[in-house]
Amino acid sequence: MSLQETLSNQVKQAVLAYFNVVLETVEFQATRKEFAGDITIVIFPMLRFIKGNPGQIGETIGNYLVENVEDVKAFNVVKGFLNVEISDAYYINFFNTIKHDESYGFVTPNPKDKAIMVEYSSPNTNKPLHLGHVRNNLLGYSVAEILKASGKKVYKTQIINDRGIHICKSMLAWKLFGNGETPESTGLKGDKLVGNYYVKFDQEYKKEINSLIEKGKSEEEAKKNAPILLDAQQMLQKWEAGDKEVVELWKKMNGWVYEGFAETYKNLGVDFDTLYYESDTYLLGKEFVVEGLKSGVFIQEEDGSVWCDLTEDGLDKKIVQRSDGTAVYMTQDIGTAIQRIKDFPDVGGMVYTVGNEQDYHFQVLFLILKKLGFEWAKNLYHLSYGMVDLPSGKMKSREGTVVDADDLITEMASTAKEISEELGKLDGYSEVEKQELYSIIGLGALKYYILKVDPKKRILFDPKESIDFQGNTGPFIQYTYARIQAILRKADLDLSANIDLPLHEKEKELLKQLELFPEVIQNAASQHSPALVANYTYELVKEFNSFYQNVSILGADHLNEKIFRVQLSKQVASTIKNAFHVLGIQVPERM
RNA sequence: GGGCUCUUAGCUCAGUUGGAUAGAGCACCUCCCUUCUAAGGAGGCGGUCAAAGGUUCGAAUCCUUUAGGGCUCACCA
Repeated sequence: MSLQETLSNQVKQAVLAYFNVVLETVEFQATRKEFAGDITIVIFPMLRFIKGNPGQIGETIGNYLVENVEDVKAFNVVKGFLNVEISDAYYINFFNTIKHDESYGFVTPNPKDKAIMVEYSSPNTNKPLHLGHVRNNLLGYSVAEILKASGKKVYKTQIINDRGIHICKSMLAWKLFGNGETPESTGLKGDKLVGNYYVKFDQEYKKEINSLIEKGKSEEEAKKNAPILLDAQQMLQKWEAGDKEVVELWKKMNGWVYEGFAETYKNLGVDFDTLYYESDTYLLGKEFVVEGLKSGVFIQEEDGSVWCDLTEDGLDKKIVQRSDGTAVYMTQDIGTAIQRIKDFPDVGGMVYTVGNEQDYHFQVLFLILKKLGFEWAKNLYHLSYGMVDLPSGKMKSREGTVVDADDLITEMASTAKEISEELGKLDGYSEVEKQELYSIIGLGALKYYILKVDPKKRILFDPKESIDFQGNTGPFIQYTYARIQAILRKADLDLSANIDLPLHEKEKELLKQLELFPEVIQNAASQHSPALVANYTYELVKEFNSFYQNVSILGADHLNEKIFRVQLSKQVASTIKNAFHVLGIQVPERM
C-alpha cells in the first residue's frame, strides 16, 4: 500500500472516530516549499461534512496521524492545510526498493493485453519532410514509446500517401524538364530531387495560367485548363488504369523519395514496425459502404453517392462514396482502420498523429466506425497537435518559408559543435566520437524544444531560441546527466550497501521527485503527452543541480554519506536516461 | 455565418479531479569556479492569468457574454 493510501485510510478513520463522519475522499497535494512538511492534506473539502473550524479539525487529524502512522513524524496546520512531515526512514526505504532498478518507472507489458497501433508521419511522397513533419514524427514516436513504457504493446505505423495528383505533378515535371536526372547523377537526396520537380511544376503551371489570362481567359478558367495541369490529371488517370510506363515512373520516383525519407528518419531517430501505402489501401473500405447501407448507417442519394447523416450527433452529413462509385478519403480511412485490425488481431486501439486541421475529420471517422459496430472504435484517439509557426508567420511551401527537416538537424548539430568547441571539454575524444556527441546534443535540443510544449498547443518555432542550450532545454538536462557520469567514473565505491542515515534537505527533495516518476509515465500515457515527461525531467534535474551545487558528493564527510549520495546521483541519472528514452533523446557520457 | 479551439511576466512556456502569496526558462541586474564538468548554482526585477459578469468557503482552472487570434465547414487529401 502506498503512503498516500495509508494516509487516506487513516484520515478517514480519524474523521470517523472524532467527528462521526464517513469521508469518501481525502484531498492531497505536495507541500509547498515555504512550509514545513512533505505531504499536505486539504481540510476545506471536509467542511461540507464536518462542522467546525478547519484549524481545529486539522489539529485533530494531525495528532491522530502522528500517533497511528509510523512514517508521520510531525505536522502543522496553516489556514486549513494540514502539512504532514514524513520520516526519513520512509524515503530511505523507498530508495532502497528502486536503486538497483535500471528500468525504474517502466511497466513490462502483459502479453495478454491488447496492443495499440500508433500512426505518425504519413507524408506525401512528392516533397521532402519539413518542420511540421518533424513535430509530427517526434510526437508520434514519443507517444509510442511512452505507451510502451506504461505497459502497453505498441506497433508504430504510418500511411504513406504515395498516390494522387501531387506525385503526378512531380512525375510530369521530371519527365518534361528532368533530362533523366537521378539522385546519383545530381548527388541530391531522392526526396529533394523529387521535391524540386514539384516546385518546377508549380512554376510552369503559374506561367501557363498567366499566359492564358493574357489571352483573355478568366483566372478560374485558366487555373482549370492550364495544359500542364490537364496533363498531370491525365497521368493520374493512366496511373489508376495501370498504364505500364506511368506506373514504372511512379515506382522509380517514389523509390527515390523513400530512400530520402529513410535517411531523414534515421537521422531523426524514429522508426516504424509496419508500413501502409495509400496505393494499396485507397480502394479499401468500399465493401463497408455496402455494409453500412444494409445496416442503415449510410444512405444513398439518387445520383448514387453515399452519405452518412450525422446531424443527430451534432455533425454534418458526410459523403463516404462519390456518385461515380469511387472512394473518398473517408472511405479509405474506414477501410484502412479495419484492415489494420485484420492484419494485427491483437490491436485493441489506435492513435492517429495528425495535425489539428483534421479534428473534424477524425471526429467523423471515429463516429462512423462506432456506428458500423466495431468494438475497438471506442479506443481510437486522434493525437491532434497544433501548427508550427515561425516568427515570420506561417510556413508556406509555395513561398519557400518552410524549414527543411534535414537542414534543421544539420544546423542543430553544427551549433552544438560550435558551443562544445568553445567550452573545450572533450579532450581525448576522437573525431568520430565528437561528431556523434554533436548529433546527440543537437537533436536533444531540437526534440526537447518541440516536445516540452503541450501537443495540443501551437508552437512558435524560433530558430534562435531552439538552439539555446541553457535553462529549460535538452542540452541542460543532458549536461546534468554527463556530470553525474563524471562522478560515477571517479567514485570507486561499493554501491550495493543499503545506507540508513538522516537525510539532507536536498536529498529528501530529490527522493520525493524520484518517487513521482512512475506516475508521470502513466499520466503521460493516458494523456498522450510527452510534455509531461519533459517538464518532470526538468524539475528533477533542477533539483539535482541544486543538490550538486550545495552538497559535496564525493567530498562527503563520512563514507556512508558518500555512498548514499553516489547511489542517489546514479539513480537520478538513470531516471533522466529513462525519461529521455521515451522522448527519443539520447544522453551523453561527457559533454 | 455555424462548429471546434486558443489568449498566463517584455519573449517562450508550466500551472490535470477548483485550494495557500500564480511558477520556470530566456532577456535584464547582483553575487559564486585554487573545491565532484559554470551548458551550472544563489538572489533581484518583472503579472488586472484577454475583458466583464456568474457559480462557492475558495476560480488562471467551471458557466455565460464580449474582444482578438487559429483551424474547419468540398463528390480535395
